[in-house]
Amino acid sequence: MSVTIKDIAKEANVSYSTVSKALNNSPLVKEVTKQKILRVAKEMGYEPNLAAKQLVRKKTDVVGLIWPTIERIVLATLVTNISKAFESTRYSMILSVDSAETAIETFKKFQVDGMIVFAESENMIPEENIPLVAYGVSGKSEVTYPIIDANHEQAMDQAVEYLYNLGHQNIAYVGLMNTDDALQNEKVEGYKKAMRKIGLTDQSIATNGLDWFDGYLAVDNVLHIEQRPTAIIGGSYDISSGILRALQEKGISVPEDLSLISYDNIPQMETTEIPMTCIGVPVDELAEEIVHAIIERVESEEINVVKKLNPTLTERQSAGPVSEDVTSN
Amino acid sequence: MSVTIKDIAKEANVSYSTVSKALNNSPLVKEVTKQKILRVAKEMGYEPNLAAKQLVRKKTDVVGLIWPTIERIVLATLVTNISKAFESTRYSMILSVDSAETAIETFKKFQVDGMIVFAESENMIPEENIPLVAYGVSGKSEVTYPIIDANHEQAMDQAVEYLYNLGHQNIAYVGLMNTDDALQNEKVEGYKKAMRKIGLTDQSIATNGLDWFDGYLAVDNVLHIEQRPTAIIGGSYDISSGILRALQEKGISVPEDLSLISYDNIPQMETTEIPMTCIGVPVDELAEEIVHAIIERVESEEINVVKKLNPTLTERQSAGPVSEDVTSN
DNA sequence: TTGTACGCGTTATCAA
DNA sequence: TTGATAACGCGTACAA
Repeated sequence: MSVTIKDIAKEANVSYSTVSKALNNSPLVKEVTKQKILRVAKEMGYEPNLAAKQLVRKKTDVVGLIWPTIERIVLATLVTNISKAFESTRYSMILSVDSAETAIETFKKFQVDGMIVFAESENMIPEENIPLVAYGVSGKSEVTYPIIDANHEQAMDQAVEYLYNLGHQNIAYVGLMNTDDALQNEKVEGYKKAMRKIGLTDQSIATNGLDWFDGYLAVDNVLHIEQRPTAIIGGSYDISSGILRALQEKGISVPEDLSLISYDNIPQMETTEIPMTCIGVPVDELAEEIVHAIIERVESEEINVVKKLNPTLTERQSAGPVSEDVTSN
Repeated sequence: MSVTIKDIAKEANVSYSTVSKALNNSPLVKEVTKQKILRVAKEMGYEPNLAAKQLVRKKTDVVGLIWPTIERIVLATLVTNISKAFESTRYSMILSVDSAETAIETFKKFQVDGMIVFAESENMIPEENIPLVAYGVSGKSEVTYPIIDANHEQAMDQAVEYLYNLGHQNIAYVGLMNTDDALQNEKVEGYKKAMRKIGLTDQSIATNGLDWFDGYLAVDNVLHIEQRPTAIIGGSYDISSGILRALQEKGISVPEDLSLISYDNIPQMETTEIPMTCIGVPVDELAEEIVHAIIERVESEEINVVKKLNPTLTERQSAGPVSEDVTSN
């Protein structure tokens, strides 16, 4: 059987309520005794019993994360980062890969203090009175829970401007569009708006999906645009990877012949065939914000409805100044 | 505040200990009262308090799954399936995407009854006395916990034989080899052994990694083997996807010009460019076995050390009879 | 500053 | 067949 505060009390010659106070760093116990108790506790290998604590505290210090679609790598990275971000807090995170419905079932059993959901699982049960924070859906106007979102428009603006300052005039965007995926739509719209603002013409190319292969296939279309682009903005990590691959195969040098900026800002951008310059809110930052938001929400009933995060452009090797002789092609 | 058994007791005019019995389907309570209590409980929206239960039962009915490497799609699918498999049991699963070390930390806090680990995280702390089941490492001989593994050798045997019966004599294997990844090595060895048995010559091609791109690149090497293969066995889903892509680009028809069988048996094989014939233990089956094993382990201290699962060959469209005129190339 | 005693929601043991 | 009641490990008023 594992050691309890009573065992510690006996060992330290104090009552167990004193032990409890000491363990919780209460000011109601003399420093000397506190130290002594802490030492004894460590010696005996004491581990607090969560269940007992929870029973009296009515709080678990646990938040649940629903992650029903395991596929996309960017989300995987985000989840890992969120998990890591929780480590420096008093909270633990449990992860569910089930449907929102059964996930919530589980979370209720564990009596989580709050939960994080991704945009995709909007078929969540909002009637639940569990504090909630969502990532990636700023579309709806009438929401009752905080939403963390990246400022996609600003991201596109930065990317376009960055390329423009490098001398690029023909900038294509490759990504999924015209679906009911609000996030993807925001990206294209942001791109179009940014182009319009500077006075450049829209050169967006739609993909069929979000996989690398979709990016791979789109390159042919890009190269057949009348005013051949000297730069491409890829709509996601996977898509950009596919684009990069296709360019390599066609013998088009990046960034000499053609520049590429990828959406999403994750460490993996560093390790593609050619390290990719990218735009987006850095995942670690994103994770911090999400974790912060749910804790805030749990601890103080406040609802700061929508928070738009500012993206960062991370310079690497896939984007450079436009080359003079590229039009000869 | 949520409703407790005491609330139910009051409402149903019985003592709360009777309610407890009824809720646990004890035979010590008359059927009529049981039904009544169950009805009242449902009406009041009763949800049992796990913490309280756990406090007295010394058991959580929760098992933890350590999943430190989120990337590989096959594992993602397996995790999802394991999660699903738990739904039909009395157990819940919690998932950790942290390092084995911090994952175990968390699991201890939650006081899980057992845990599942994947081969990769062999830096786990075996000194813990938490029941453990591992997936995918049958290499080591002296283990103290159950191991679930696929019979890789038999899988390769089946694949080779299947192709051989289709008339193929030159069968290449494309996969990672000569690393310290025991699982990958077992696959190649299985292939070689199977080829030797039938009297065919080894045509294995090593990749640099396990990504689709590694498979993609390997195809060139395959096509330059002296006795040009009429069939390829891809070492994993990702690798095979890359192979398939490369073949398409080169205008090589599958399966008319060249047959392809992929290792791993997951539903996604159905939705590749050309539905892939594959070999391996079906994930759902694998998941069931793993879940069964850990529960067994938790409930009856027994340790049935290693369990090798038999693979299944699932026929789809990527493999067919050898064509006569292929040697003309 | 420390100790006593009660309660959190359940299960389990014993009496009734 | 049912009902009291004692744990389970901990936090916390309240008393000392």
